[in-house]
Amino acid sequence: MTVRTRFAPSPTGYMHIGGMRTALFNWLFARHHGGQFLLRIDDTDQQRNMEEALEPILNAFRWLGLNWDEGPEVGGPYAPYFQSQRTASYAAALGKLLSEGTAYRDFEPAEETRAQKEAADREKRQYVSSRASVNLTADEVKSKMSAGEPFVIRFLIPRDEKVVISDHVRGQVEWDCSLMPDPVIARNDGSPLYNFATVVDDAEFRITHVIRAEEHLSNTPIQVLLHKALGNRMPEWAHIPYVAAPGGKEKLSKRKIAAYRNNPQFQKLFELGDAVLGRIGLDPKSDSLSPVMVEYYRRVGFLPEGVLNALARLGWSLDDQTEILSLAKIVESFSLDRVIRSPAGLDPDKLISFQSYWMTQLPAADKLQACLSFLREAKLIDGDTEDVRQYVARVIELAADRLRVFGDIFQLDEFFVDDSCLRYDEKNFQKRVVNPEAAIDLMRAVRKQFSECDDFKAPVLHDLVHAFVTERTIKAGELFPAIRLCVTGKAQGADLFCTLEILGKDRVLGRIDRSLGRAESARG
RNA sequence: GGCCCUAUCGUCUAGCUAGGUCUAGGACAUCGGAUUUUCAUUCCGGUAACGGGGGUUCAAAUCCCCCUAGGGUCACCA
Repeated sequence: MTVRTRFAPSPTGYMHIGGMRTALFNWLFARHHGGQFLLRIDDTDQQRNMEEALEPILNAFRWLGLNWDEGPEVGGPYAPYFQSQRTASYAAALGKLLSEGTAYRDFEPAEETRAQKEAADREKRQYVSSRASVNLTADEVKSKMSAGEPFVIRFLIPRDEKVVISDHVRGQVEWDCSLMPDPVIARNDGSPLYNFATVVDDAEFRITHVIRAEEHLSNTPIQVLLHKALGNRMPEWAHIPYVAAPGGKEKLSKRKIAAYRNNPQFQKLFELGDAVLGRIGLDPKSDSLSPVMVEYYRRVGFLPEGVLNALARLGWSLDDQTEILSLAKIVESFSLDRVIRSPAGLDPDKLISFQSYWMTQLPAADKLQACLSFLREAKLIDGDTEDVRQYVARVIELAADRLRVFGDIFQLDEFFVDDSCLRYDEKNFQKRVVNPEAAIDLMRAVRKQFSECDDFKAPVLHDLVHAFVTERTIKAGELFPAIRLCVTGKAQGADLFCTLEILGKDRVLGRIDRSLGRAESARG
């Protein structure tokens, strides 16, 4: 029997990074076993704009390269894959349960049910359903229905049973049914609720392994019972730990972003966004895009390889050594029994470290392509001429491993802004250009040498500046930072002479002039 | 609170199923040192963990029990 797994997102308008990890494990398990991975849209409770809410989720899968064999857009033998379009299946299953007496129409008013629950809580006893409606005769049910009395459909829990599952991650887990209230499986209008729709669909889609986050563990006994009542073939279960917030054990949640900003472990991720998102016209402080979402990583300039590697290593490991894994390698070696049982906090440091590694592995041409689109989006370049491409390629080469994510290209904005728009690190400009007595005269002398240099190349400039330093018997430390500050506005950066070469003589001279002007007026 | 789950360096984890070779391994982070005109990289080195208490055993991170702590879930959401 071929393995079939599924991921069943509800269309919420964004893809949660933890959900992505769950989806990844499903995808990996299916691919490892040569089976199928499908996407089902759990939209039983959605009134919102479907397309708008689904697209970001599909995009996340596409970006990471996790294809689905059946589901939205690709269809499949068990179509449709939207729960909102599968009402006939639910109606049929409902009819079966009702006629066999394993489900019943519950006419008890909601307030009454709630009151019973509260009373049970108060008296510290376990609440179970009153089942007042179970004893209604067929005629009574009929007359109540025709009188328009509201009801819900509940599944009749077999109270004398125990449910035992053998979970691929957790081993044997069991529940005592006598403690379980009868769950509502459908509303008045016949629309199904999660636990019921999931069971019907998992069976119809021939899902063999239900791999989902641990928070669903408590839903499992109900689903097992439902499968049994429906006469389904039981899927196997694997409850993987959820993804926790960095450094903690609490479930990563979109609603807690404000608090995460103050989480020191989370800081690095927010810093990336703060540095990058504003450049491409997105509000870095807006909660509509945060490190909880897959989209965030794409926009900041992560590589699918980096994110995938980090996600795969969250709660799963190959052995005691291997950290760097390509998707192909993960597919090859993935297994459920190497999934850890306790929740794993997202590890920003490690994520960035994986990302940096995969960035170094990326072919120059791909790096260029991506940086071009980031720069264009930030309006730091326009056009796509060969000149622009070559120029950007040189900057990327210079940046070398400073480029961890594509957004880091913005840290080298001195290569792209107009001389007049160059921004200065004021504190260091003061310290190295304005304050030192000799700095301005030194810079003037260097400027003169630069202007007389006909071969404005890094090695030439290197020799030139070193000769200058030796001749004047000054320390490199007196001059180098001043040159850098004057030309780039920054206190540190990539190789100084290559920087000068790429900028070119004209811009270098122009920027020195401008900087010297600033320095003089600062001295008063 | 009920039910359920979990517990190894700061973090992600290996080791636990078949107890000894674990004076507990790796990675990230961190701290030193070397390289570098700065930053980054790279290379060396260091600090750092079996939650507690009982058992079982010649021997326990590994098996059993209790405690403690953390977490998930308790919807006519998914």
